[in-house]
Amino acid sequence: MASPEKQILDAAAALFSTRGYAGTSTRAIAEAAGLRQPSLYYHFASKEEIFARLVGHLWRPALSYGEWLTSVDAPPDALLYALLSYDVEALRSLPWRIGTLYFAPELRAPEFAAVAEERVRLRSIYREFTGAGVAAGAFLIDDPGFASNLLFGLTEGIVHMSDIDDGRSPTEWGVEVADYGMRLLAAADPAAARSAGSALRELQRSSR
Amino acid sequence: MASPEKQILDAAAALFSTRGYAGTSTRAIAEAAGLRQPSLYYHFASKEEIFARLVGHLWRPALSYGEWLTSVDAPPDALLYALLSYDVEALRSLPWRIGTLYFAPELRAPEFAAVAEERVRLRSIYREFTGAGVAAGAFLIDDPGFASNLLFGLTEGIVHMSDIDDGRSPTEWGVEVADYGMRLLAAADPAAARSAGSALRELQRSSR
DNA sequence: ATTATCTATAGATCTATAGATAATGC
DNA sequence: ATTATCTATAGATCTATAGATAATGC
Repeated sequence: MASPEKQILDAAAALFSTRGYAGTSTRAIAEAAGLRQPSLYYHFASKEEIFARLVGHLWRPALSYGEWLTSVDAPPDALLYALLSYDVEALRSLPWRIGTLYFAPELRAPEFAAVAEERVRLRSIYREFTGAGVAAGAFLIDDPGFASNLLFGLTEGIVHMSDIDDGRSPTEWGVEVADYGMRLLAAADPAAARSAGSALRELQRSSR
Repeated sequence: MASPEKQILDAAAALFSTRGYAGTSTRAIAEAAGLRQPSLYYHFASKEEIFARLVGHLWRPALSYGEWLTSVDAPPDALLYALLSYDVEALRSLPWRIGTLYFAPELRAPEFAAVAEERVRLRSIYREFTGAGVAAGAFLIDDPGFASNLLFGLTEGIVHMSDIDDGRSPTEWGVEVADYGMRLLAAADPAAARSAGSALRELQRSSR
């Protein structure tokens, strides 16, 4: 039997991601968690705190990984491949349809400025790797800013495909989307990006 | 001076797309439109009717264009190029950040099944053109289903870039994104897709 | 008479707090 | 004594309706 906190967060994740934050009442959360509405407040100070627990670190894993990559000495196409595949794998691994909360209007409120800031930092790492790849001749496009926005949008769009279950594992989704990402950027040597990028993923896995 | 209906819809579009449907009160809409809350009900039967007016035909223009394209005799890469560029141009032309309502949880409610259905039909046209292109050797990828989902996600993701104003016009966005789409699909002859696709756009423009 | 607004308010929520109650652990 | 729940409810919304009022057009 899961702890009440866990059951509440689980119920809230399911409800927030299908009905939205404002469209979900604390009563609905409580009942889905098997409690009466006021009992929530023994575990959480407010409805917003429940939301914050769910979305407060949405971008954290990908951002941490991206920041680690910036310190790694490897070709930019490999770095971008690793980041893309990690990010997509993480998105496909989220419970419920929690990823759709990435786009909840409440996330743009000042209270969640720190979360939005992490998203911006992650996007800037996409931008950095794309720019470095273009400079190094690894990506044969001419507008790294525009292209990295598209790539970032492609990645975030994955959360809207949580209804698609084609049998691929999250890891396979990561590799597949990263391959398409290399095409989008007109990678000069996609096979090299893939093998070096996958090696980077393994490197970090074993160094933990 | 705009009509009250127009002012209400304008205010609602701005509010719904920044705060969400459930997060926007009829009072807030009315005050932004320069009326008292109950006066809304002289013009609209309910809050939901206001929402329906805004989102009821979100996918209609792109779907109509896509359906027209299916009857046109042209290479599949050109058809897909035309659809992509049209769709992106339309998204970049939406007022406010109204495109973010594409992802409003309320749109998944049974009342809006018809709207969701139009989205599914549009996605299936993307799928059809992608599959035909692969069969014809115009796209050098091997999983048209997966690729067309990514492509569709890329297009819809454009609505989350409405804060980006790089000086490009909606038409330029359309062309640019369609070019990247051809890369994503590993188009065998992107220049041909572009010129034939752009010609298709012109064809329809003049035939109206 | 019709049109378009207004004030007042009904009735249904919603979040959060107060304080009672039962079970557990010293 | 502490922990974790409950019932009851305060107080603030929210949507929608009732019915008054002023302006416009026959």
